[in-house]
Amino acid sequence: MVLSGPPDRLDDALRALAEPRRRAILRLVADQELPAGQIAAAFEVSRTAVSQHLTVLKTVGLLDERREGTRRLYRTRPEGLAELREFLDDLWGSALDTARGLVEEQAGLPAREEVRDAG
Amino acid sequence: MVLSGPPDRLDDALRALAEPRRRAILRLVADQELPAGQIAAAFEVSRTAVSQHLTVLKTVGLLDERREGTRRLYRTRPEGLAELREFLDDLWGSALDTARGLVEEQAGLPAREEVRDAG
DNA sequence: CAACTTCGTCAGCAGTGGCTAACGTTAGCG
DNA sequence: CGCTAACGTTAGCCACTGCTGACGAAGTTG
Repeated sequence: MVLSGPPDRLDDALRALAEPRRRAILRLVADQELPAGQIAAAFEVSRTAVSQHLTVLKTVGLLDERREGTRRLYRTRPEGLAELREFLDDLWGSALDTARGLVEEQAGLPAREEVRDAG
Repeated sequence: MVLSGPPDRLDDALRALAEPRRRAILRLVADQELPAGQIAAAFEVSRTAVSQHLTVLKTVGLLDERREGTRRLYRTRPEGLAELREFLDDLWGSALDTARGLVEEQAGLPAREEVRDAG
């Protein structure tokens, strides 16, 4: 299927971050703005591969590009992580509530033998 | 190449979350504990597919499984998101600092440069 | 203009991963 | 015991994607 539904920012960001090399790139240019060539030099894959990663990251809004002559300077764009944080916080909150609910339920019921991890 | 590096919790969690269906499952059982069959019924793919997703989520620590007779009850396990949050917060912080730095630089400082290798 | 630098894009290949159908496993019931 | 319910597991198919090498585009210099 080549069908691609409506553009989903969260899905895009998550898919982009699922690739270890892309996370490394994001970390690299989170502290410093760098030209594509220097970013590529930091890894052991071809410049082409890094360029494709940069394209992906830029497309999904996780990277900012600025041109200077023939060079293209990149730096990570924190706003792109907003929705992802929202998703995580939401999931986190709900899951914690559910966990609390189960604990209370367990506390009020007659002996329910079970070893639940304490994390 | 079948090279598999050391188990990386962050990578595992991120790869698991990159799949839309798995995120939907996590959301579904974030609010309430549910048996596999009921989770599968909530989607239009086969029970097999959902079962595989459940296995993945459980393996990477994002899901908690509890057996009751022939049934298996699942619920989202928020602790599994800890490292992911850490990663995001770290990246977010660094990127924001860099953004601030660039603004200051633009306000009057000469250009910056250098930086080589990266992790 | 040509030559060179910096970088993106295209084609094709190989590995990954989600999916279905068929089968195996475990628990409860009569 | 057989029978059923509720699951997980396996084999294989097919789309997706990260990779390399070749090529093209754009900007700078002489």
